[in-house]
Amino acid sequence: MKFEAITIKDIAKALNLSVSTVSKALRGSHEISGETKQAVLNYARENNYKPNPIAQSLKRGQSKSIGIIVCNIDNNFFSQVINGIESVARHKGYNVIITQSRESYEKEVANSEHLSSRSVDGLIISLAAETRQVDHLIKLHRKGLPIVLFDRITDEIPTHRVIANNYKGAYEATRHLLEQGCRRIAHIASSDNLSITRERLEGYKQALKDAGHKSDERYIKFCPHSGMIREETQQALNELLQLTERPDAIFTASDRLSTTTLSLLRVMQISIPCEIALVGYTNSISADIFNPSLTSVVQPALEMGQQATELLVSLIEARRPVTQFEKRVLDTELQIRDSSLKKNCNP
Amino acid sequence: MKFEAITIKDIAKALNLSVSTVSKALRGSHEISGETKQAVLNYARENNYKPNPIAQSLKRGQSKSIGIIVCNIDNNFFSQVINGIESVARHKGYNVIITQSRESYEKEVANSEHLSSRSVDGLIISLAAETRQVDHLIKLHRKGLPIVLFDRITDEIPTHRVIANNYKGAYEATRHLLEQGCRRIAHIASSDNLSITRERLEGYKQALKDAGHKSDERYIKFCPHSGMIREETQQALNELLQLTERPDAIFTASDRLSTTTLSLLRVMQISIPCEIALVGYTNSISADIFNPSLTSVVQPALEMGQQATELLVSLIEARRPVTQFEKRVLDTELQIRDSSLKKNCNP
DNA sequence: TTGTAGGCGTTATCAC
DNA sequence: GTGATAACGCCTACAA
Repeated sequence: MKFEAITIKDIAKALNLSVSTVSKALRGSHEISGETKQAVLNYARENNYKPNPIAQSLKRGQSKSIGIIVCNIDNNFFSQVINGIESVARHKGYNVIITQSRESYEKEVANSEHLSSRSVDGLIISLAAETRQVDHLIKLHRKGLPIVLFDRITDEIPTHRVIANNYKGAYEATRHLLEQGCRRIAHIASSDNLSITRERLEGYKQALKDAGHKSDERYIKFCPHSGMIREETQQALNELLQLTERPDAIFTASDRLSTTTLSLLRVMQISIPCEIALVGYTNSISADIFNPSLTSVVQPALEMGQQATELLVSLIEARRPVTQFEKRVLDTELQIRDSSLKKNCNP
Repeated sequence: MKFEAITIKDIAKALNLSVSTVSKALRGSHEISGETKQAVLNYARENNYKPNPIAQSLKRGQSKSIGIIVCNIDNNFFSQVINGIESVARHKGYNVIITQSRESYEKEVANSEHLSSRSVDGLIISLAAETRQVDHLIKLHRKGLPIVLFDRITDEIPTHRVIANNYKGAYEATRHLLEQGCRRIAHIASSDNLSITRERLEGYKQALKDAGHKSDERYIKFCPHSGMIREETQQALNELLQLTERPDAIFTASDRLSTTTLSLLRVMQISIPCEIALVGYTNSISADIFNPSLTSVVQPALEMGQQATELLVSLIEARRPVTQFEKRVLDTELQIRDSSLKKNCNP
């Protein structure tokens, strides 16, 4: 099956003109007479002429498309980011190609290589949980592929970055738990090599410190696959519950981690918030109907996507090499719900 | 900024060969001597040569990419379908371009036109809630663009279709509610022009009929935007609750509709399942932690995506026009949870 | 004002 | 066994 479309050549033949005349007329050049222009334009409209984007790409050396690599679109945070990316990209005339690393380093490498090699003008990426070094991206970046990092970033690539204020988000979440009277606040985090993990961990520790507590490593657990593997979270939870001094609160540091932890606690029949209070990072649109409704650190996902795309397009369309790079840090919002409110619990 | 890559021409120059020789060597042609082949291959590997996919596309008249149009990726059903599409597409050497109609007819038309015009070899689409006629797709299809429909389909386009067994899914959901002792079962459905709406409605009605009840139009409400607009669902719910004989159960027919209804009922402090039992269509991975956990009709989203893609690729790569079209109907699964179990309620 | 020619990177055909 | 040439569709100096 072949999809047949009308070309400039067809128009030229039909109107007894040369292709270049038609091409110019189509682009509204002043060198072409009004008559000819009209004739061409009319014919083009009637026959629904659309320039072949592939030919244009080849000619111009760019594809008018941008690539995205996220760990998983089956996750409200990332799908909302993608919404933001898409809206700006489309508005600026770019197509969007979405790929998923599913937290695998190997897939991330494969995807980035596939997306580059000229088929994409730029890349927006949030690193996979497994990724510990970014040579694959550095290589592409050195060759001239514009890249913007968001969410899970690295400072090894000199380029624009867009993140939420992870430190502050975690700080506020932890402080909120402290204010609720929790004293043994555990933290279940993503893979320890991710920037978000480090930043959120720091916010958590600082909040404890500022309240006169010191953090205890036994209360901090890492999940190398960010909650994608339920058993990992299960084990982290088991270890926490076996401590002689059981935690009275848990702060989970990513979307999937939060929902999985909630699910596991319920299966174990642990009452939330009375036995253990819970605050999670999540952009789930259903956090209000969870049981209990989940106190959440919500990231401005849509805006993150929009800003990342604006920055990327500015890189792509820059006339001269860009040397000044921005790191945009957007505020999160703490939405307080039942999972952390101790007021209804008997002491 | 320009992304510089090595081309066949560069290799030819470096090795003092002609481009055609290099091209053949790269593709392992038998006409080329072992020596030359080795030299070319080595040089290519060392300099990380990658054929320019855009040039190949132009040459071959196809882009090795397929387009997707769904209403919204911020929805577990569709993101799971996309997962399925992606995995098969990638395996078969195709890229995937995802777009969202956000239930808007206009956006659907724009996206389909943009995706066609040669930049995409085929299209996988689930119709927008607003879409009442599919001339835009018929036009593209007539021109030779392979299309596969899934989920929200139409029979106006002679092509492959992949759906869940909507009739049966709705029938089972309704029968389950009847078995729980519910007698006034309301149905909140999507836009009335969608195939899924009609099919699920029929399953619902038939289940009532088979149980000796007749369906009552007052208990059936449509939401033209499939739950994307909360107020629409709110109004449907208000109307149901104002009936002299209030429903004792609700069956919601789509993902967003289900979560929104659950959320609204909770805000209104209506106890589920005792005052009103609830069964929803949803592929949310969090249905088990909803409050109450939600009895759900779950669709085999991943498989739907995979099968749709296999069918699409078969159309794209068909040597001769295809005239026999399949309609694949996959079974759903009813996952029973608290939102519909009356056994714990006092009569 | 319009047309010619060359090139973007690749590949297929045909000649040497 | 290797190379020259043309073509995919579009664009743009440059020529007429």
